[in-house]
Amino acid sequence: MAAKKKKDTGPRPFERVWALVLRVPRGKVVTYGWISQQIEKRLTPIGVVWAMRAAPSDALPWHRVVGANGRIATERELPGLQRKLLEREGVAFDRDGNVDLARFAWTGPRRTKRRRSTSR
DNA sequence: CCCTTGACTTAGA
DNA sequence: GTCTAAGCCAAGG
Repeated sequence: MAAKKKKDTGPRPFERVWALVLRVPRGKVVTYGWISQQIEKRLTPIGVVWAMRAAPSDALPWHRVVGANGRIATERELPGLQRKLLEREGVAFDRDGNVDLARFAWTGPRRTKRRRSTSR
């Protein structure tokens, strides 16, 4: 068979972003800039934004995606909602209402950033 | 095909 | 520390 069909539905940038977000473990968060860096196409942060907007929020943990500095991006559209969802997963916030990326930023599926447990 | 939008990011004043 | 401007990519009208 020969797949003479070349117009196959290649992996669209959007799906790539969604797949990445889906891989984010519960209790962790990622930033738009981080995602854009993971995309081989080097999709710009703004491109990631588009992906999220077009993404099925009901089937995608969009709430695990935050802006730089751990700030809630959807605060303009869904004020308070994202924070609530994250807190429900055990994510802590700063006094400014930002996520503590130092502890909840997901570095990747493989890189297990071992956070020392000397303190805790 | 051209123009506008968009939940961002970074840098400069 | 806060504000403004530019960059960048993709999809929709």
